Amino acid sequence: MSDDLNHVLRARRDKLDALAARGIAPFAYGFDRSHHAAECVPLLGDAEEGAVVRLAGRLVALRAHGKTTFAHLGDPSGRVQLYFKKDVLGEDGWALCDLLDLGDVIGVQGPLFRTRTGEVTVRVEQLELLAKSLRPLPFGKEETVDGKVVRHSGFADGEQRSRQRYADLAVHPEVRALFVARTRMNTAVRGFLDGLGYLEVETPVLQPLYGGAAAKPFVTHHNALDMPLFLRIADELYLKRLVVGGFDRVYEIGHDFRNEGIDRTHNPEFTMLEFYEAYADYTAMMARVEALMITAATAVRDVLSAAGLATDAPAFDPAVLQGPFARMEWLPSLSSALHVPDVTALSDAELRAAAEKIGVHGVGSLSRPKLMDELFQFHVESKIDRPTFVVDYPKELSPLAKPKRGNPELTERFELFARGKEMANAFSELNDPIDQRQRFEAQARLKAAGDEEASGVDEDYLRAMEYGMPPMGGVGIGMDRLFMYLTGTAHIRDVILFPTMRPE
RNA sequence: GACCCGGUAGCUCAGUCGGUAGAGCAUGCGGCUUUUAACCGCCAGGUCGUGGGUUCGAUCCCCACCCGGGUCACCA
Repeated sequence: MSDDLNHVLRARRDKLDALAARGIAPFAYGFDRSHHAAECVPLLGDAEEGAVVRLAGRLVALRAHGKTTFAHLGDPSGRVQLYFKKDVLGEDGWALCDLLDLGDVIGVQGPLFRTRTGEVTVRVEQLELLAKSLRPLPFGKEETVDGKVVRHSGFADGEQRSRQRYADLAVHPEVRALFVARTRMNTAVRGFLDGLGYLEVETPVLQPLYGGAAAKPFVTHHNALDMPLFLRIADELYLKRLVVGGFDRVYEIGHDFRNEGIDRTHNPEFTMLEFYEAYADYTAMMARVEALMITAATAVRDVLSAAGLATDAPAFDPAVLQGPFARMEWLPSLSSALHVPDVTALSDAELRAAAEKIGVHGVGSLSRPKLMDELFQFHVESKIDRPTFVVDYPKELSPLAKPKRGNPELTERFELFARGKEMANAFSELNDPIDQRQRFEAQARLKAAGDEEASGVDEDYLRAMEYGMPPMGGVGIGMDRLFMYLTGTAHIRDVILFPTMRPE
């Protein structure tokens, strides 16, 4: 295997030697471009011969014909055909052309013209090698059938595509477009929040206490302070401290870290958006979420449409995202799914039996709210397809949310579900430090009893709240999952440039 | 963690009902001055995931392990 690879690599190294013998530097310092590939077609227009252009990019197709060679040059804008002819290039230029490989980065200069088959092409008069490719990229062959690009024998191994994202991107323009769409989505969301007067901030990734969610943390150690530090599992508690400080509307987009399993919807580090707005309650935040979803979908659709990647994903169907989204109350929807008048009237034994029936383990050690949550996830959440707000969760499941007006056993909390997955989680944020301390202490008891995901008491956060925390609404949105939903992507690793993987 | 599927040439895959393997593309050489999955000819390239077992003989059968994918479980 390695022998053969060496054989392939050897051939490219030999070309380096041949280039050196001709005094050609294989790795350049720069190149002045006049245009991008996609500009060539409009630039030539209906003419047969056109202006001289200077383009740079990667050789993505190469067809040698003796004393002429056809190739395609790819750059971020697209691709354009190149025509090399010995007579035009001269002895030295042709010698270099002869040593080109698929994957080389080159710069060319020459006039545009139209070939016999009508394709807009650069007649290369000057050729510069900008970076010799010493390792073959796994290009597939492409043909166009009925206007659609069909790729043969390409780079298909999902694991290798994730590991070598640089190669995946280099040979798959549609993957580049997908990640451009992801960045545009973030940009659009920032614009949306900025436009509402939100301030983007940066809070600590390394935290002496972790909180704001239920998850196992990554633990590290600071040498100089000789103390443990945790990678954050959520931004929540720091952002709300800032609202105490007088920043009425704040948000952060950053990575959270959870030391749990990896599967198609979980990566140990993932991108979280959290935003907090003083004097708003959770109903106001629902409207924010609806508008944000439309903003994000529009940005994604614009990029993918321009790249010719129109799909049937939600981003392309405004009707799916047209608000207001459906509302569903937690307790009544669970009662309805279980075909009982009132789930809270069921005995502990009946709840445990129902949970056991759907395969929940260790039902004996779970509290009533936890049992109901299991039932809810199985019977309700997983069946929600169109975007739907589930509202008013039990208090025990929501230690940072305010009690619901009129029913203190519930909290003013909503989660947004779509296609069976959680997209957002939000509350009317608890701002009563006395109540918050009791909730923390209840969590601490769970933690002491062995619940690894329960939080402890965060005294500094309580101190901040005691200074007076304005009422506020807060929302957390998993950006990876939002983007997966909008693009119809099945695996989180396909929306993360460098997903966490076992070392090779 | 359980179960199912897979790991063969650089890439995409086929195959051997057990006798140490093939194709296309890519690479190398030769030919070709408007091609586009270019084409034509030739050459080379693999200890068939790892370790053990059965066997005269294993890439194929058995066991274990490693890696990947899927389903389920877990995951406020």
